[in-house]
Amino acid sequence: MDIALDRAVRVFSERGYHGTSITDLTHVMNLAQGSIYKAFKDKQGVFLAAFQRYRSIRTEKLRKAIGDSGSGLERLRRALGFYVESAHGEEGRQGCLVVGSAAEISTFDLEVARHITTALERNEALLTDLVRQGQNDGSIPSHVDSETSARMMLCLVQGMRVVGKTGRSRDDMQAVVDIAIKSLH
Amino acid sequence: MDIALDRAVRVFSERGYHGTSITDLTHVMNLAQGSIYKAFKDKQGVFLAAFQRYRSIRTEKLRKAIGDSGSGLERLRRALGFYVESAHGEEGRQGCLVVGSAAEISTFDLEVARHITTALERNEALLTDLVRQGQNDGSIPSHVDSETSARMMLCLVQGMRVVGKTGRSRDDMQAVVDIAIKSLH
DNA sequence: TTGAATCGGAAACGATCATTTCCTATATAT
DNA sequence: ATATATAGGAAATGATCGTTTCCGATTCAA
Repeated sequence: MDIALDRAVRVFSERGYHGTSITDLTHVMNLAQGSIYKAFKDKQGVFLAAFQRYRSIRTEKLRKAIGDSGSGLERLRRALGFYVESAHGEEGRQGCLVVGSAAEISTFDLEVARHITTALERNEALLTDLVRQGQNDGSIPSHVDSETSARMMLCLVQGMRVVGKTGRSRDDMQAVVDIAIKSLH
Repeated sequence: MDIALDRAVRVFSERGYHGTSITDLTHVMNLAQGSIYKAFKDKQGVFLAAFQRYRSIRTEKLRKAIGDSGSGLERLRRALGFYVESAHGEEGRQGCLVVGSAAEISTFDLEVARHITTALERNEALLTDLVRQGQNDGSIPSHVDSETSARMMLCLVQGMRVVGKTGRSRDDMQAVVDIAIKSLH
């Protein structure tokens, strides 16, 4: 079932919620319509399950990319590098499910909207933590406003996912991130 | 007709292309379905007309915000300030038609996709010009990579429009932009 | 005055949508 | 061996979609 959900993640990321039909989902998930409704209740149920799965996989991968070693600045750099990897090539064009969902947020009910908002807030909180860790270990100056810097990084990586939809190179994205890191000095 | 198109821009920005039906368009544009089809050929025609109008209005407003006076850095600052104004409050939640369209880009034909890609490229070119003007008049150091900095600003402002959909304050957004400006030193 | 052209829009059309119903096959329990 | 439960999915359903057709009102020209 996880494989089916992963494919649902992919098609929702590519096409958005409204641009994806149940027929599209049956094709990518290799399930009939009746089976989808038995497993997920309705289309929004599939979407929410895909969204949660996307969130948990991405968080796990991000934590692995950040690692345990190194200074806060190095770990922030690795976090941003993780986003660079996602923002170019095939994965870049596929897009980010959170960004795509935020673009359509006004069409969802409050429950779904809250999931989307929470996802962004959690990303921001994680980035804030990294900046603070850097300030604690001296790799990031303490005069830096950790919340604003984290918010800047959040906007930047979300924007990289938008621009990545139209095709950009890995080097271009990495250079962008390098400048952003410099702003912390 | 321009008023009708402005309203089409708004509903497409809020809901995306696929989240907006012809019935939605008839309501906001105060035109019957038959009239819409006489004026625009089809739904995609309405969308493209709205997209062009959005682009031309935004470019005009941005140029006015940038102005003619001041250093390149000041004009870049005003450009980013323009985006700050768009990224919070009611307009922030409405979203950006270019960002929303980029999120759904895989569902469009090549003609529409090219319009979207071109819009991002033109934004980037404008920002690159501003950075270069700053380097020419000495307000931005010449060691700064103008293309990468501009690309960073592009990603940042697109990301601000994504995050702005979930509601952010003007001050928060302004602070983000202030840090980005600092990265040019 | 009359007929034709134009305009705006109501209604219809065929297709696709999300969802439900019902059928067949398989597995399990007695 | 038989009956019941479960699983997967084909087909149907009612609603909505994007688009087309056609109608009535108004305007204009002869």
